Amino acid sequence: MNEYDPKEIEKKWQEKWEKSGIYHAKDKSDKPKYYSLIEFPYPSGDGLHVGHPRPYIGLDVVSRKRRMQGYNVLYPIGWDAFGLPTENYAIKTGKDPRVVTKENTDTFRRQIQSLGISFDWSREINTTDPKYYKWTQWIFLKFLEKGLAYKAKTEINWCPKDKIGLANEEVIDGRCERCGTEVEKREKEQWMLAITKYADRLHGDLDDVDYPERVKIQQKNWIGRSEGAELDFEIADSKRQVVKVFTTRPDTIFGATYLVLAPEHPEISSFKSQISNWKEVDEYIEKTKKRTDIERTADSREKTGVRLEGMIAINPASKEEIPVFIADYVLPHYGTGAIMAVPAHDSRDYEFASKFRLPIKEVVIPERIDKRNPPVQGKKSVERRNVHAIVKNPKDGKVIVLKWKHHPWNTFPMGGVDDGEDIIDAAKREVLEETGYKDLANGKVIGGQVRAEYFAAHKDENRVAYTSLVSFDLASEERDEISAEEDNAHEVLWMEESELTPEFMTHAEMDVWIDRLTNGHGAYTGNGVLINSGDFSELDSEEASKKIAGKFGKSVITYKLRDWVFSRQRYWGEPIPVVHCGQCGVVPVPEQDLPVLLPKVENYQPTDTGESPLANISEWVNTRCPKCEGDAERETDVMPNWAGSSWYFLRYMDPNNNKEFASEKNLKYWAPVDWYNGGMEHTTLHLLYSRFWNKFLFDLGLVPESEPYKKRTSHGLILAEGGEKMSKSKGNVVNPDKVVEQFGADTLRIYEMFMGPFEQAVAWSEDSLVGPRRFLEKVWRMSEKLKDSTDDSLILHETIKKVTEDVEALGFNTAVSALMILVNDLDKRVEVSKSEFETMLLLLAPLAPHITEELWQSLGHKDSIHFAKWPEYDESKIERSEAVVVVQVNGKKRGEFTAPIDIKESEAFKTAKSLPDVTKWIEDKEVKKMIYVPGKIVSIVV
RNA sequence: GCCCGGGUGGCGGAAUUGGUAGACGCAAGGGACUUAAAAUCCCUCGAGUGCAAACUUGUGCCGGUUCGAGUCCGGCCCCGGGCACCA
Repeated sequence: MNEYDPKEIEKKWQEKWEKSGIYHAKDKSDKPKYYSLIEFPYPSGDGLHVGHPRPYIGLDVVSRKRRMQGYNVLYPIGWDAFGLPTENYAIKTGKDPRVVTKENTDTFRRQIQSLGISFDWSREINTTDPKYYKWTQWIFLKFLEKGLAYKAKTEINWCPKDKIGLANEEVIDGRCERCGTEVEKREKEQWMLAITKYADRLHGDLDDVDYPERVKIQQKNWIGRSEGAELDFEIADSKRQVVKVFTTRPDTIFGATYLVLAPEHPEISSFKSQISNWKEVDEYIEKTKKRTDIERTADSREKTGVRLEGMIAINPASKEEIPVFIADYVLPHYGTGAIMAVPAHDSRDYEFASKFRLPIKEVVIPERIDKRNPPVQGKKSVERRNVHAIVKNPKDGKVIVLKWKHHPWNTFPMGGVDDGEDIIDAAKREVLEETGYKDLANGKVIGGQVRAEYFAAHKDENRVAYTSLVSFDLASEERDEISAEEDNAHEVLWMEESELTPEFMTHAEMDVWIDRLTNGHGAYTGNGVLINSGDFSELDSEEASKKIAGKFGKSVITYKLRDWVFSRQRYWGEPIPVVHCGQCGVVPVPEQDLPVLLPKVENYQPTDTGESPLANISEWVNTRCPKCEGDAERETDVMPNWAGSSWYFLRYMDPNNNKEFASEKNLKYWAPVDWYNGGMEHTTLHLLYSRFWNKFLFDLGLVPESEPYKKRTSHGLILAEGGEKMSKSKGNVVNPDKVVEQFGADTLRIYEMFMGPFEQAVAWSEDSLVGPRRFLEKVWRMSEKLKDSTDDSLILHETIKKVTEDVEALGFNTAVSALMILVNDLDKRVEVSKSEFETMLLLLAPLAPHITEELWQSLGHKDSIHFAKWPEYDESKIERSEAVVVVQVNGKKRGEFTAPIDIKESEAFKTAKSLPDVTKWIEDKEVKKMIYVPGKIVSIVV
């Protein structure tokens, strides 16, 4: 036999497969369908690098396995070819983007085809093909028709370098995702898509799909659903005008000591007449408008704002008159653009209130029930204000603890606070009475109160205590005599602060104290029990929230998600198919006139006014209104590059249809995508957008499934050798052509699957490529020592099981490992049974399609291995009759023995104890306990 | 700051209803074959002690639960990703 020469066989099979079209999916079949999908690439001018094929190979393995398991598989590919890099290249070189795109896709196609991926090339699509974007435009018109596409003057993120409006998703750390330039704000008329109308379903339906948990979490965070309430605050002297605020914590309403409106709040001007410092207010509003988002968040620690003098709101719950502010920490787009500020229970409001010296009113406090001294039933219950004093000696950092003599308690100096008494004075008094120390300095209340229930044994009563913590520094060690009674009750200890744990200290509040002492004690933002809240006092947060929301407003749900800015002032995108008519306004281009073709231009440079280069082509812009036949102008904005990718998975189902975007029949057959693999970076962009488009089309009855993708997985990036991202600028890109040339496509495929867990980023390693190559050579050579036999072995069945299961769970690396183990085992034999060898080839076929096809057909098979039946394992052959049982003494391995799998426990113990290596550890000791885990371990405790 | 991942030999990584840590591969060292080299095959390969049998130690750090912890619990540290004044 010849040497293994991948160059010769790989090309040969690739051509044969494509010529016979064996990977072309059938639109009609008796077989069950399976639709596997990878994210179609953007064909950049740099060509493919070794990171691109990782997901293609992964799902190729799955797709090939499915075909062998009897499925009619659709595994398509195409090009997401609209977009900025090509356009920027066109600007620089003056080359037509159509030509550039053609060149790039040709390169990508050639490269991908050299890897033997079983894509159905007959369904190849390209988003820049008018036959494709005709339908992208058509879907846009549907959005328009249903009122979900609308034009709005909005503040947009503007990239001054690319001269383009950016969606929120394209702004990374306040910078343009593509070029890194700081993003500015600009007002512009933009086409918008009302994705927020679908926010609830995009959020809720995630429960029904098989996505990785982290993807679901990320999407949910992005959508940012939160349940809360809109509460009405009346404005004094304003003819019953109200300001609506949004809050997730209606339970804190009694603590709302002021209101804050976003500077952009539309109603501010309607109060202009009653605001006495309007000039100052207006200046602040203007200043905010000019600030970019980065500026607004960069100095986010320092709160700014202006009081609206003369404007007074009424807290509907407490009836108190409270001031109103504008401040840029309140965002216009979220909730109602106005908040009730509760400084005691919101850290931002707390900061603002501290700076502007506004009242801080505590209305929710944590609650603890003392587990060690729980309230005793039947005893009387006394409610009181308590104070705990933490007295520190600055000299050594030690703190006073009282050790009680007649109870098992360790407490701080503590006691009740009399009505009207200052907390700090009360604490001082208690410290003096209980310890005699009288020279206390820097008295400070640490945070708010805690409600604690406990049994006070020394007074034989249950107590509900509202406790505050006060800290002091000991100014001098001067000390008075203490009463005999106090002296008899407890001992005074000085202890290290680190010793004051919740376990040691008796106070049920101790964990709260520790948290406040270590993490600061600004606002208490947790839930708890209400105080100072009129009829709602004593209720817990949850119940109070419902009741308060009902009484002073209504429950509402809000989202962080915002509508999608759908206009780009660019050239290389789908023209938005509408015209502007002086008579009729915005008029959609009639369906029969689609597609609106992208005209050729002289100059691809966007105009300085920020309009699309299309605006300069008057013969294209000037047109007739489809409605009134009068003069009209074409829309010159184009769609963002996520438009084409929002529905491409549907087009694959019927790629050549020129009557519909896809026929109902084909959609019904193929939808949904069974398995969609893509990058984590598309979680909040493409994945969300395409779910949105699909749901929209579903609502129109145009697609049969409300969720486009049944199952989603994500691949990890392939990094350069040093662990850095591969990029042209760093010069560390590895081109797959070189690898295929040197090692062959099968080796590249095996290596990419073997190099690490599929979902994790892994660094490329040139050295490691030889491992997979040696493995394939071993397989190749093995075909020379076959014997005609149908023997099979335990390890073969184990491998079938392992590979079958691992591929489903993305465990490609362990599947390859299992095959290597099998091949090593077979290789050691003098002769290999032909049937075992063939089974091994079948298991390897999805991973290394060329070499397996070559060997398979050289064994006399006429049909392709890739449609041969996937092997099944025999459970009975995997069951081992014997097991190696490990013996542990006190948890350490001391020996092992082989025994029948069903050995009795008593037998196992006997054998274990008789092993010489075990005996010596137990002979002079008493065996306290023996544990037998069947077939695995005997554990002896001495 | 918050939300997700992750931390295991020289390297990539195996190992989860808690049960022999380091599978498989790379690199390294030794040997066989060869005039020689490549290729191939065999052996060694976490650290430490020991002639050996064997023993000690070891999965980011500290503590806990358990006969037994990479795996579970509590408290940290570090790295990667996402969000970020979202009320």
